Amino acid sequence: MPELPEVEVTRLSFASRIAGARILSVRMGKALRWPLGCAPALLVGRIVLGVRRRGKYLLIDLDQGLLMLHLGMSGSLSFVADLPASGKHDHFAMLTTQGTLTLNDPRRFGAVVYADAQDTGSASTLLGRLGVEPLTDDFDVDRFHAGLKRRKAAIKQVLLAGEVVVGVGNIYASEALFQAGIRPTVPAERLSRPRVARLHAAIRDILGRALTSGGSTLRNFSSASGEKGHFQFETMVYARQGEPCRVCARPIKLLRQGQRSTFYCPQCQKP
DNA sequence: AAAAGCCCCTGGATGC
DNA sequence: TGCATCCAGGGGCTTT
Repeated sequence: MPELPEVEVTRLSFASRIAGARILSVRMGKALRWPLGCAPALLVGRIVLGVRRRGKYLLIDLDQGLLMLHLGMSGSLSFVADLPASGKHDHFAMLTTQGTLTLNDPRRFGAVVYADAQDTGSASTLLGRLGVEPLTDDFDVDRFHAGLKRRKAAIKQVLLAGEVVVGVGNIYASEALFQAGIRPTVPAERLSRPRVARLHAAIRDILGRALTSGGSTLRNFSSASGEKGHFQFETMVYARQGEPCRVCARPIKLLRQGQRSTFYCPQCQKP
């Protein structure tokens, strides 16, 4: 579910409200992707300093150590002041002096992992291979071009892998490639610099607009304050196979790349 | 080293 | 109404 815009929307919806809170209790439900990495009781009494984002991970900084959260495919957070009843798929809940943070995740591909401050292990394992943040100045055309030059795989899959640039998932990869006029199957190394520049601009534009729209809500995504996204109504190609391209009216095509669906316009996107 | 496949899990939509 | 099949915003791990 959540790509960079959804994760960032989530962060913005509770970061300031939880900052400064003291953890009162932690409740675990069914197993997520990985074990928490410490006894839940160890977190009690710690203070939440703030919430950062790295790629699709949320990093909750504590006065001692940090929690790394991932929403997987179906996860969403809520942060409410009153004590919420536990729902069927609430697999992590953290009661604090300022509210309760709950991870609801039906498919349980998500994760909550504790890392000690000096623990270079789990943090670097999870975050170590991540590419550049697309909405920062570090993401420039030169660096992007250099990164793509080293990849022979299809550009769509290079984007999804997140080792060159992070945060671009299945929806926004298709959308950005459409906006840049690039066929998803083009080997990354073969993209000319002007095309890379167009893709660079398209990624920033799409992610920025999705952020402004509160992300995309396909099934049940909502921010930690319960707001649904509405970017799904603005997609040019995603989930529109067989429907007319909004630019040229040719039917949008669907193909599978690495067990994921890719959507593109055969007319507007050149090989 | 990089690329391609496999798998984790639940639920909703679709087809018979 | 029931059951079988396929598909879904991700990504780590194993195999080529």
